Amino acid sequence: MGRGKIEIKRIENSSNRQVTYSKRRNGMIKKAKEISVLCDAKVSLLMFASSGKMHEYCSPSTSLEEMLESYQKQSAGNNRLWDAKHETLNDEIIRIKKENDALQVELRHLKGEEKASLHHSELISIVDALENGLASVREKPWDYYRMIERSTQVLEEEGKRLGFILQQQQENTAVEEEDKREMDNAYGQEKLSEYNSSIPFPFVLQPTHQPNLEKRM
Amino acid sequence: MGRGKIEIKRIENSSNRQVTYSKRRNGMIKKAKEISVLCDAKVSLLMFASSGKMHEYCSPSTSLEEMLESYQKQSAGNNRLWDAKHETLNDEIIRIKKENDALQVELRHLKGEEKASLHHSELISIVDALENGLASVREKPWDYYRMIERSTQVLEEEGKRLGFILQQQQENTAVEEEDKREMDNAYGQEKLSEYNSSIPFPFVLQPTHQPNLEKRM
DNA sequence: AACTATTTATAAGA
DNA sequence: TTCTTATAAATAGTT
Repeated sequence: MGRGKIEIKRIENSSNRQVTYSKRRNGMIKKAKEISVLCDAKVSLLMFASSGKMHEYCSPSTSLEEMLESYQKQSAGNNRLWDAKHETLNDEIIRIKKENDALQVELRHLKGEEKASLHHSELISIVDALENGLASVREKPWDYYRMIERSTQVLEEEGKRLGFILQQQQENTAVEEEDKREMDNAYGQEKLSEYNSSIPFPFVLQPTHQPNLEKRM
Repeated sequence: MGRGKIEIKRIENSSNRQVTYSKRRNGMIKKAKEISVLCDAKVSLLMFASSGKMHEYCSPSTSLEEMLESYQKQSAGNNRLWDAKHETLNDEIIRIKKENDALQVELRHLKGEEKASLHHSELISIVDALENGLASVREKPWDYYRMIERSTQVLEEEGKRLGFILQQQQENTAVEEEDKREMDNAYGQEKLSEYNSSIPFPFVLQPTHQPNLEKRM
């Protein structure tokens, strides 16, 4: 109905589309008002333009809420619009909370907390993850040397510590049993010595020097 | 539009009213379909005849539920379509989702993904976190030797890689500029050599042997 | 449910 | 946007 006939398909020209939307929207709202009056009907009309802008009409004799109540009564019984929505939201919350908990646990494990609750196989996985993380972070070239520097320090300290532990263990073999209360202390020397007493020191680490690279980073 | 003009007021003759309702209802649903297609709009149309009989139309690209959600978002606040509990649940979901996103980001960083988005200072924090994690995990005595063994392997590989890179770099100093495309590859050799060309190999790692400790673990 | 004279909506242009 | 107007579309009253 206009100067020319149009096909019912999306109007590609954006401003034409908007003009048409505006005209036809007004037309529909007018029709809704008319049918409400003429036929004593209740009409709710909700429209969203592609821009997202909303327009609505509702017969004066009712309200959207009231119509939605009637709607869910008439919509094939089992379709409980509100209860269903409630349930959906509840399920979503439960799902997200579980996901959240899992993430928190994983984070705590990676950060080295909560070791007591871990099984041996889980520990191995975490060690893998941490090593992968370190390796991956090392790929940033400007941290490469820094990483090696720090790893060297860490390993060196471990070497010293292990040497110390082995020495201590050889001196104190006789009193091992008395120290069981301290088995889970920071370095775990006692537990270590319980089953590793015959293992030789496994490597020699010889850093030649630690160049100060800060000015290059 | 018809044989005669009509006033817009309730049609008193019941069967005329019903006929008009039926005709105009079909007209409105047709218009709703047309505007949906022509203007890429979303339309929901709910109608009740005075008899109570319901008819509805909803654009195929959406659903009544979805439109109602949009409705309550756009209806300037005071329009409480949803009850308080409903809104509370929705807020809860939004809150938990944000928390969740933050956790995921932190995890990805610790696992070494998404390095490109990190600043240098953030990287240092992550390196610290990872090292703390490793140190902490090492406190489990029964993984102590295994950790040292693996750390040794990792460091040894890095030493080899660095030696190789330095060798390559010395051989290929002249063609560095041609390789910029590969700057971000897995080991970052090219980028490394761009600014580290004069740094000496910082340490020598000499594992004496790698005892097989599996049977003891 | 059809038909059709008329009114109404609206496409295109200003 | 709004107005104009030729034309398409909807529909009131009729069959």
